Amino acid sequence: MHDPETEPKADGDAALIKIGDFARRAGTNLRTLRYYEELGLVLPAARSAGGLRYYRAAELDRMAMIAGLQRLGLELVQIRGLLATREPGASREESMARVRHALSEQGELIDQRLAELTAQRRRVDEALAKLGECDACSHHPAVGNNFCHPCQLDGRPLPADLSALF
Amino acid sequence: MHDPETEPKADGDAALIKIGDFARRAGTNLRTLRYYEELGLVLPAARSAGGLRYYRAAELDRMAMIAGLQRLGLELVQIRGLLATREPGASREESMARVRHALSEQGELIDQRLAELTAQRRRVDEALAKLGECDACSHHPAVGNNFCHPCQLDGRPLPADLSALF
DNA sequence: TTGCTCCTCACGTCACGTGAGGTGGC
DNA sequence: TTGCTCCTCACGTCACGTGAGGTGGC
Repeated sequence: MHDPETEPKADGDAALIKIGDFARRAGTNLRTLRYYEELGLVLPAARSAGGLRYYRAAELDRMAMIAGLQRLGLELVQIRGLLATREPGASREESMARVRHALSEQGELIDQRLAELTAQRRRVDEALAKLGECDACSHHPAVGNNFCHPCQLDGRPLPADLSALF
Repeated sequence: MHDPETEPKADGDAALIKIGDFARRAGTNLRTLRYYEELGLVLPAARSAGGLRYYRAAELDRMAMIAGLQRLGLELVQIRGLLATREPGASREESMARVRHALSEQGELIDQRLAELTAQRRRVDEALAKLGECDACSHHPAVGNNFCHPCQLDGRPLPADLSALF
């Protein structure tokens, strides 16, 4: 019935792991974890008498969420706000609502970024297609011919992105 | 025949603009432009006798490309490499090949990021769906019940992302 | 001359990177 | 005891932010 992986230890916590192991499993390093502790973003569950940090393995999910939100452009202090621990006096309903709010906010951020990236991807493809047409031409886009704007071949200009590369 | 917008000035350049105008149109600020100049990433086409920077409007495309590559996680020095000005002795074919290479590299970066974000979006949706099921339950996910892992309602655990929010 | 923009230092910040020098614990 | 991991300062870095104090140009 009991999974040894989640076997509680001492005061009901799941197994605690040291900072090096935690860092490796979170795909980060010691400095980052100490900085997150300084910010109050990810705290070790305990410290040994000698000062060693001991982390809950469950906090690895928190680390993954932080990394995801960071890639979306959020600052660590903002992330700390989104992942705020439950308010002391909050009801179950309030807590659930806060979590739901944080998740839908993250969903919206992802959607925005997806839209940006999709447009960017399309522009790159258009630029590559236009570059293919240039194979049939002998001009070299440069400042001198205003980056082939307009194109001597079909009158249509090079995409703006392309002129940035010359 | 001549478009006044692209009318050459003095030595064949299109109209030059001052740093403030350039910054506003590029969606950035003076400090960033001076820093890019220091790195050799974006150079003013000319300087006035008094020291004022004058930029080519065409460089706005370069600014847009830099911003796009930066959001993809590239450092400014890497971006400088991708956007390297043509080598002095390069043939038309070599230049074109370099541009094509830079663009396809950017395309691959975008595709990678799109895949990451799509997976992230799916996980957020799954978490929200699971949170909906929690409405029929009275438990509060917390350390005490190991973040409802396993869930008392259907045996399936909360998604990992969710436990990070408690 | 006034107002606005621009200039060059130069120090601050965010999220860490990178040693220096010392200690913990199997 | 040895080896590896961990500890706390503390300074460095990247990409700017933010004044201070002064000048350009319509």
